[in-house]
Amino acid sequence: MRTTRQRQVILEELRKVTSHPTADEVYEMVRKRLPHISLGTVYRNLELLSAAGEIQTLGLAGTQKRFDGNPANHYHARCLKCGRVIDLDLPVKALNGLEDAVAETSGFKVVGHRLKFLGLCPRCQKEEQKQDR
Amino acid sequence: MRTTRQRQVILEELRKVTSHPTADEVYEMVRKRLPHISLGTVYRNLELLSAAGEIQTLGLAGTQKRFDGNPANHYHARCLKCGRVIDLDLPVKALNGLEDAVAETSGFKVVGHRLKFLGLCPRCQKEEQKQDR
DNA sequence: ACAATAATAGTAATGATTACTATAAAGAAT
DNA sequence: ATTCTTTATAGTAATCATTACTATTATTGT
Repeated sequence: MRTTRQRQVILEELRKVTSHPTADEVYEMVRKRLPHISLGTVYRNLELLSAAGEIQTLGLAGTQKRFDGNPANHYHARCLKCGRVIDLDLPVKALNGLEDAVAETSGFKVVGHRLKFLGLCPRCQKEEQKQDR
Repeated sequence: MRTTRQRQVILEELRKVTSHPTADEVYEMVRKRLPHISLGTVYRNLELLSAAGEIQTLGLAGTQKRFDGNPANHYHARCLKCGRVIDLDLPVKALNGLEDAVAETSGFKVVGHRLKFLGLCPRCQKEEQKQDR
């Protein structure tokens, strides 16, 4: 994988934020620095960077994928209403033990795991209350 | 939500299998019993059944969503190579305690969680070995 | 049985993602 | 540093899963 300006900037911008942007949101972020970059380049690099373990692809919900500049294992909470995804600060250790158990019982060669919590974010909880009145 | 023949059959067929089919796979399954059903009906009902808690929608990976006829909380393993998803028989209890912790630290009103393991299924492990020779 | 209304089949439209191709840039070899 | 080989890019077209639309049909409460 060669080091191109486009790839560098995509990775830099993604590492700057914790907002788990979609591909077109990354495109907008990057376009401020590289106005001529094409959307296809963004998609291709997000895929390559993900395959290389530099970022994470979140196959969460909705129609669009989201991308996470933090490749380390960490967990997420997704709001069922607005789709927003936030990072959680939970110890990963507890789950690592389970990987071995899964490998044994399933025959899978386990390379990692993903854990997410679903619910309503604080903002959307307030919206719900308004509607109840 | 009315009880229509189409909705019944979709739910029945989905409950029969543990293969986590995609929408078009469900369509093919159901079409054997209801040859005139339309794909749009399948999509709409999968969404409604999921919203009603009768089935689960798995926003795993790849381009297509997968559906699980088992609405109870249970965990999955997905093969990174062939995309196959299998059910795991793991105790859910260990994770339930974490939901409260997440709610406290994040402010989310947590309603559930999803845990999946990633790796290579037994079949694809064999394929890898063939290629190594 | 009738009326009100939700659901369906069939089709068209949408929208995220991928594929294609000529040109440009990166890294290796000279 | 210059040339060469190959990968990556921009711009555009194509794909494909999903959603929206509409006239007709089926369900359910009265």
